[in-house]
Amino acid sequence: MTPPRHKDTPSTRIYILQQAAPLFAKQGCNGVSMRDLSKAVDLSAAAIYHHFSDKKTLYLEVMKYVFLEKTSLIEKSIGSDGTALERLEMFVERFAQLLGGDSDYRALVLWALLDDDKSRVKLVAEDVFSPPFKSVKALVEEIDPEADHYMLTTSIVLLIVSHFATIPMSEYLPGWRSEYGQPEIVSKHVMEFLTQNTKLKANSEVE
Amino acid sequence: MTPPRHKDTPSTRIYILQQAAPLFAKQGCNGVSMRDLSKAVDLSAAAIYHHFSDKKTLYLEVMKYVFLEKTSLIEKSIGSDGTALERLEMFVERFAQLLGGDSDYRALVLWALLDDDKSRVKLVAEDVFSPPFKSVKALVEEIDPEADHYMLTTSIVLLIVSHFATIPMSEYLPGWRSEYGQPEIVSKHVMEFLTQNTKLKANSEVE
DNA sequence: ACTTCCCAATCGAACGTTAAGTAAGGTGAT
DNA sequence: ATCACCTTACTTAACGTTCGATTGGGAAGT
Repeated sequence: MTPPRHKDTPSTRIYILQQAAPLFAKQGCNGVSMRDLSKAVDLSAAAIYHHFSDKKTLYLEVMKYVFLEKTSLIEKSIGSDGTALERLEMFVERFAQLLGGDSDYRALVLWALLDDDKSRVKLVAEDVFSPPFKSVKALVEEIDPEADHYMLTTSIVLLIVSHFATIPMSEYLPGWRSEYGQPEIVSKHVMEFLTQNTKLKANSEVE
Repeated sequence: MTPPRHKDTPSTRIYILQQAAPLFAKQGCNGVSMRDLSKAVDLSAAAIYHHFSDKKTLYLEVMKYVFLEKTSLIEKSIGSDGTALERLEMFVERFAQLLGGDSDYRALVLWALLDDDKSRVKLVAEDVFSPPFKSVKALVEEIDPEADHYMLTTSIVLLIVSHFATIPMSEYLPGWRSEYGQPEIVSKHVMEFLTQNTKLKANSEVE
C-alpha cells in the first residue's frame, strides 16, 4: 500500500497509524525508529512529524486508535438478549475471536502493561479497558451476586487474554498443539472452566 | 551498594546481573543503555564489557539468573507429601508468594513473552518454564485424568501470573482494592476458582 | 478564465545527542 | 612479570528531531 498523497484519500494521519500499529506491536515503542516507520509508510521521517508532534505522541495515538477501534466491538458483543450466563458466553466467544484474529492487538495490550509511563498506563486503563470491564463485571454480578466480582471478572478476562498472549512461548512448552491457538478452543475451554464452577452453576440450576 | 572491586567479594559479574535485573524489568532491554547500567553498578561501561561480550548476552544472562534462581524454588514448592490437590494448593500459594514478592520477576516474564528474538523465547521456554510446567501438569493429570491437561495447567499458571502482571494497570480499573495485590488473596481466589470446579472436585468427593 | 497567493504536505539534508562497542593503557595482587 | 580488572578516551552508527526549500491544489481577486 502506498501513502495517500494530496487528495487521494482523506487522511494520511490514519494511514500512518495503521502502518505503525504492527511495527509497535512487534517491537514496542523503543524498538521502532522513526526511520523504520518512514520506510513502512513510504514517506520521509520529516513528513511524519508534520502529522504528529513527536514519537511518544504518535505511539499513544496508535494505542488509542487500535484499542478504541477494537474495544468498542467487545462492548457491543455483550448483547442484551438471553440470560446473563448466555451473554457472558457470547462475550467470551467474541473476545477470544478478537484476540485470536489480531496479534497486534494482543501484543499492544502487553506493551501497555509494561509501559514505564504511568500516565499512559492510566489513560489506557481508564479510557479503553474500564468500560468493557464494567460491562462484564455487571454480568458477573448478575450471575453470582455473592462472588468477589472484581476478582472473578479479572480472572475471566485475563484467562482469555493470557491464553493468546502466551502463544509465542507456549509453542515451546511440552504438550502444545497448534489448535490451542484457535479462538474456538480457547473460548470453549474457558467456558468449561467457568460453568463447571459450582458458584456460577448454582444460580442457573439450584434456583 | 558499591561494586565489589578487586577482592572485596567474589564476583563482580553476579553483582552486575543483580543490579541490571531491576533495570531490565522496568524498562526492557531496549530501554536500558549500557550507560544507565554503568551508573547503576558504579563502573565504567567498558568495564561491563570485560564481563559480558555484548548487551544481548548480558540481557540473556540476567534472564537466566533471575529465572533459574526463582524457578527452582517453584519446583521445590511442589512437594511430595499429601494428596495431589493439596500439593497443587501448595504450589499455587508458593507461586503467588513468589510473584507477589518480586515485581522484577513478573515484569521479566512479560518481557520474555514480548521478545522479538525467537531463539531467546525458545531458550526461556525450554530451559526455564518447561520443568515446573511439567511438574504442575503431572499434578493436574493426577487430579483429573479426563481433562485437557495442557489447557488446564496453562490456565492455572496464567491465572496466577496475570493477576500479578496486570497490577500496574488494575489499579486504575473500577473496583480495585489494594489487597488484591496480596499473594494470599490471589492464591485463595485461584484455589476457590479451581476447587469449585466440578471436574476437579468430582475426583476428590464422588470417588 | 487567468493570475495570484496561500498553505498543507512533503522532501533531502543536517542538527545535536546518544547508542553500542573498541583501543590502549594503568594498577595491584599473586 | 603476568594477568584479571578497571579506567579514560575514542569510533562509528543510529537516534529523534529540525530546517529550509519545494510542490501542488484550492480560494480569492480581477
